[in-house]
Amino acid sequence: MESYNFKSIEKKWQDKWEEAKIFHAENGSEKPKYYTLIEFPYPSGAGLHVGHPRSYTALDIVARKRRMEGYNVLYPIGWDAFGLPTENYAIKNNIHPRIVTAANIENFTRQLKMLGFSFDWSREINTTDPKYYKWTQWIFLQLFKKGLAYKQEMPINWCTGCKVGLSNEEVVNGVCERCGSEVVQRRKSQWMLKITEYAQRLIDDLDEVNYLEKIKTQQKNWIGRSEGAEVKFRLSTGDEMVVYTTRADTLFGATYTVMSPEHPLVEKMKDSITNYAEVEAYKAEAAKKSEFERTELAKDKTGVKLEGIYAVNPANGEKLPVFISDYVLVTYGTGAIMAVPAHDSRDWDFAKKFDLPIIEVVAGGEDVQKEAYTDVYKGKMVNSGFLTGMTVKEAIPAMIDWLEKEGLGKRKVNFKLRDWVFSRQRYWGEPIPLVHCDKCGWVAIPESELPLTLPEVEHFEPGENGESPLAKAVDWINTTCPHCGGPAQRETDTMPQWAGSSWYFLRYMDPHNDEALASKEALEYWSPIDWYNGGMEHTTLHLLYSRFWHKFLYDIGVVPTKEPYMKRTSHGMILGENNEKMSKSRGNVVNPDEVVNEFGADAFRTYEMFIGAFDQSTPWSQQGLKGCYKFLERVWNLQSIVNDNEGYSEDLEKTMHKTIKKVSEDIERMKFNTAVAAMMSLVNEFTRKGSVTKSEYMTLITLLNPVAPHMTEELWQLYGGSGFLSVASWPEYDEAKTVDDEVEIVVQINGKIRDKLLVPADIDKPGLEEIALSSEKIKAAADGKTIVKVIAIPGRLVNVVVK
RNA sequence: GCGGAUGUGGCGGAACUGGCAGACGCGCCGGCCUUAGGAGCCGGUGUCCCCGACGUGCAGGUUCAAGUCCUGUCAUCCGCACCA
Repeated sequence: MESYNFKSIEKKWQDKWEEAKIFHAENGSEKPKYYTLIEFPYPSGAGLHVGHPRSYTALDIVARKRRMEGYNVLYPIGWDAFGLPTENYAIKNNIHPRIVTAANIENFTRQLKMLGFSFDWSREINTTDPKYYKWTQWIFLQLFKKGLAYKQEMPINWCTGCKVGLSNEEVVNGVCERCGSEVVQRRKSQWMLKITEYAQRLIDDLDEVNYLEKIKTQQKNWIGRSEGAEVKFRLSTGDEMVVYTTRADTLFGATYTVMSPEHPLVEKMKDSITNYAEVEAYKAEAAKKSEFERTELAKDKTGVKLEGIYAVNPANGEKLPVFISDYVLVTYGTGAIMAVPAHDSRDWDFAKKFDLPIIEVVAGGEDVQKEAYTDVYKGKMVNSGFLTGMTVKEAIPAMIDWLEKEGLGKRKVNFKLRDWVFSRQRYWGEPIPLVHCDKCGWVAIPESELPLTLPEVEHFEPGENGESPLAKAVDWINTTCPHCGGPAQRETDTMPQWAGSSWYFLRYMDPHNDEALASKEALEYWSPIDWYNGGMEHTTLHLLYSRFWHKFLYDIGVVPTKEPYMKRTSHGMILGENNEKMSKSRGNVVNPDEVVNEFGADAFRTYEMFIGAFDQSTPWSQQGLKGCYKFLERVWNLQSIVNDNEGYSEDLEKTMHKTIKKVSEDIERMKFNTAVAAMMSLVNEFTRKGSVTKSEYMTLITLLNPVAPHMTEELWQLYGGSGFLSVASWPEYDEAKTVDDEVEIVVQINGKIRDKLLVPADIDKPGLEEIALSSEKIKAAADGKTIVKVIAIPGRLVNVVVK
């Protein structure tokens, strides 16, 4: 027997698989289809780190198991290659991002191939390839034509030093990450996509998919549906301020009102506001903060009272002061609120700081002067006119009915979800395929002109006034209006990285199609994705954006299903050995190249799965990796005790069936760590026994194949298996042979274990009770006490309660 | 602040619908083998006052029985819309 030489084995089988094309998915095959998807990587300059392969290995195992179960499996790979880091690298080194991207992709490809994933490389896609982004642009044009894309002034982060727009990530503690200058909010006209039009459907259709419950919850909370009311407050200026509230029941408890600093009424009423200078100063301060800072720092409430103005509470005619404060966001609701400090903790904080009255209108809590009482399930209305005596649940609709009758307000459903800011003033993204004509406005370019390719430019940094680098391509910009033929200018903003990743899974179905994003037949055959795994950090934005695009494509008859993904799971992060997030700056990054060089891809894959609970984050351990290598070596060395016998030996038969069941089920439940543990236990059994039949060994090899495909493929060949193990049949088990004839049960007295007994597995309750009570140890322990009760659970335990 | 999650030996973790806490692996301890060992094999390993008792972040509660259910609390991690 030769010793385990992963280096030669792994290369050999990777070449053979590629040559035989055994992982190529076939469109329209007779076999049942199965589509497994992982989030395609962003090919960064740093290369793959050990976190990426966690998801890839997991779904590779699922894909490989499905193939062995007879499915036509699509497990594709591609590159989400537009984006900031590449662009910033390009700016710094004045090298075209296309060149950087190509080099990064080459490195990623080498690394992924080295790990033996069963991707169908013939379907590789790249979001920066014009043949690909032709269709990203095409989808945008359809959205535009349906009125789902529109232009609006939106705040952007503006670096006062570099004079460019920054992403949120580039803003650290309110200053520019690169130059340290102050960052302010500046308004800029941006393309927006109306995802809010799909808000309700994005919630409702979650009922039809099999996502992890926490993922559904995240999606729902992000969309943030709330039912409430818009209430009109008359102001002393004669203007009308509309507030949004989910607690209409507390209207009698409103003691002040607050508008966001950007609310248009503030500006409009400036002549009536006697302290307008102070108001303007506050507005300027608020403009510096991002929305995140405004809400995060809301612990310490700030604000300015609008002097000379008051609002009238429509319920009781009380005159209420009006404030502006940055804890009220112009983007949510109506940008104005009524404040009920007794029953809202943010309002309570604000009221305490500005010494405003706190009036209790829901009884049942502690003293509202000391703490806000926010429970909506208990408590009765007090001090509330016609609502007094009702429960909160009764009072909410009663108040809204009254407001509607009086013409003072109306029911309103609100969503936290906001429309999608779709413009970037950047080079490395898909050009937005629109032109602006002075006569016709924004006009779509003809579809026949797609793809609209990125123009060549000398430098990639944004312009002085924050315009896109594309603005420098003068020849490219100036064009004619497709509508009237007059002079027109192209849009110079590009699309965000989210665009290409919002539909990539469709392109895999038919990646070389020039006529459509994918053929009808391919879409019909492969849709929907059966299993999609990715990081928890993508469960709000990417998941929502791609579901939105998919629903739109469904509406215009392009895709056959309402939802793209039938099942969505997520994995935890792999941390550095020091239990911190892996990063260059922390110096705790583990490079898969080194791991594979020293221990091989199979050991790496096995450890990636054995490292811990798949859905939780867990630290890397070089020692743990070694343990997995040793396990594979033990499997290899079992060859010395394999005999020629066919079939399972009598004493191992149950163990074999149990292990097949355990491994099969654990893979489906994403319990990869316990699946590996079960195989380790089986190897321990084999070693203990000292001899293994060929069938037993072949079963182990087959079960292990999805995890450690190279080594097991080699062993399969050595023991005369036919064809590739990777497409052989998955082992079957007999349920009847997974249950023991005798089981050990525990006998407790008052919950404390006093004896363990071996009993027939099918014994009934009375029988079990009898055996337990006749045990000498139990008799002795219960001696002199009265048996109050006996609980017998067949197959588990007997608990004798004594006094 | 808002939303989602997590907390079990020295470490990673296991424990199906409440039913033997600590599977499997690492580390550690002891032994065997070896010219040698950061190799291999065998055995042991939650804690303690070791007959027995105590143990799943902390404090209560429900139950014959709680890591698992309930109430409260503390700590940590992820996301927060221009990173992907």
